[in-house]
Amino acid sequence: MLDIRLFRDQPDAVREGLRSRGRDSSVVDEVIRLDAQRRELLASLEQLKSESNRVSKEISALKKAGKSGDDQVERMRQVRDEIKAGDSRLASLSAEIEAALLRIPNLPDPACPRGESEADNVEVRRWGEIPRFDFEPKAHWDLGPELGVLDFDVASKLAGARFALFRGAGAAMERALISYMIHLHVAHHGYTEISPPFLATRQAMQCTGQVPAMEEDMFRVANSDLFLIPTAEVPLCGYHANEILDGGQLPIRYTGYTPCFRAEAGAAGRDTKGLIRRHQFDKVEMAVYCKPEDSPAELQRLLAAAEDVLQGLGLPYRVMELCTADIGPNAVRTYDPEVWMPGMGRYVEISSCSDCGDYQARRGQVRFRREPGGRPEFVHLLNGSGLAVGRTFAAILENYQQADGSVVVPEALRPFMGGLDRITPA
RNA sequence: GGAGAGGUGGCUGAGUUGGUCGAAAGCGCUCGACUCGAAAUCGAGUGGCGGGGGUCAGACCUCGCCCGUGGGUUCGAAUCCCACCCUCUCCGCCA
Repeated sequence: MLDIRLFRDQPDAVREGLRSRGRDSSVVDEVIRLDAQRRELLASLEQLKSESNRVSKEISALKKAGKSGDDQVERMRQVRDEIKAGDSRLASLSAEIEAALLRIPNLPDPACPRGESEADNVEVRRWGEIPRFDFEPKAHWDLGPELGVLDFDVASKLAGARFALFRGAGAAMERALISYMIHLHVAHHGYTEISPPFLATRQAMQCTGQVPAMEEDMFRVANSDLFLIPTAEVPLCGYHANEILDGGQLPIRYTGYTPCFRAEAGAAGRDTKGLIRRHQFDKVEMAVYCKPEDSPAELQRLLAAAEDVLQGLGLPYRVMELCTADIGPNAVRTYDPEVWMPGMGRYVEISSCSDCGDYQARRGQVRFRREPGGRPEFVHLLNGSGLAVGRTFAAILENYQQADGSVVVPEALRPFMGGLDRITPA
């Protein structure tokens, strides 16, 4: 969330930030109004509490001296009731402010391209040769079942719509992709591998922003208060919640594989075929904790790690920088690598790398000290997919398909698949 | 799931006949003295959050809150009561 001080000191900057996202900025006035009320109430309450503390000591002294102190006790009864009433008003005011702040998105970085919609995203670069076929390339949702490596029918029998089942060499390749990606991040990019819980508390979900704003898109475990994580960002960024780190530890870079669960509540009818949009998919995620001044460079580093996976697999892609209207609520700046899908005939988002500034760190209270004994500051948090495994799987099928219906296994993946170099129809 | 023990400041750890306890002591850390330098020793300092004042910004001053979390009792709670969470040990169950 945003620092409440921003609303006091630079309300116009907040309004401008919200407008650049195409959001209504009237909440700003609401927050300012509530905050002023809260502070006024707080001041009078603290005065009461101060009196209460003072009189309490008087009573203590009187009792010790063997005197009654009945007048003071009577006065304290009144003060206590006033304090109780004030405290509960304060609590509800604070809750109101908190609720508002939790739903207000981050302010885009000045460097983030200004835009009205997805159409205003900016292409940063392209990499790789788009493969040319002397036959009509198929989409992965045809190729996969024909090869016997994907089965959507069985998946829907087992779990309903929007699930996938990987089979044989398909299952092996999915597993190999996870290993390959993690290996790359750990061995070449300085990440520490984490294998976290796949369920998370409301608190943890709130830290990274999935709750409350996107709660209807989350799966909830019926007999507990836990959520199925929609991304490993939740555990990786929640890892250091409520901690004060030593500046010397930074940057901290984590990577981890988890399945991701999303209700896709607002996506009815979209991407219904194939592996593009499922209720459950695998993803290797990266998260970085760093000092505020380092986050722009760390974002480039994060993006480079994601691109390295695509390059290692020989998949052609382009990098888009999202405009103010399209970046996620947490982000100040975002790059989306998009992979070319020959069968689908378009680029498809396969990663999203964001600098979230101190927005999530404030929600989760993740801080650090530059010097021992120094003032705690909020870290900057970044996260990015490296990569979405299901979509990578789809991209391999589509890019590496052959005229005979087989699919060549990218060389980099073969060591992770027992040397298998080609998937042929069973 | 059952039984028991416990959750105090960066760490260890005192503190339950409720009252100058935000909290002893030790360690760690910072600064200073001693030293050529270091160790040892000695001295001083050393939590977080929020409000107000102050400042260009700090420093600083002041008030309040925080002893797992949330309630309750009381003039007053780290200390008493209730609920919940977490950790440890044993038993049960189980991949």
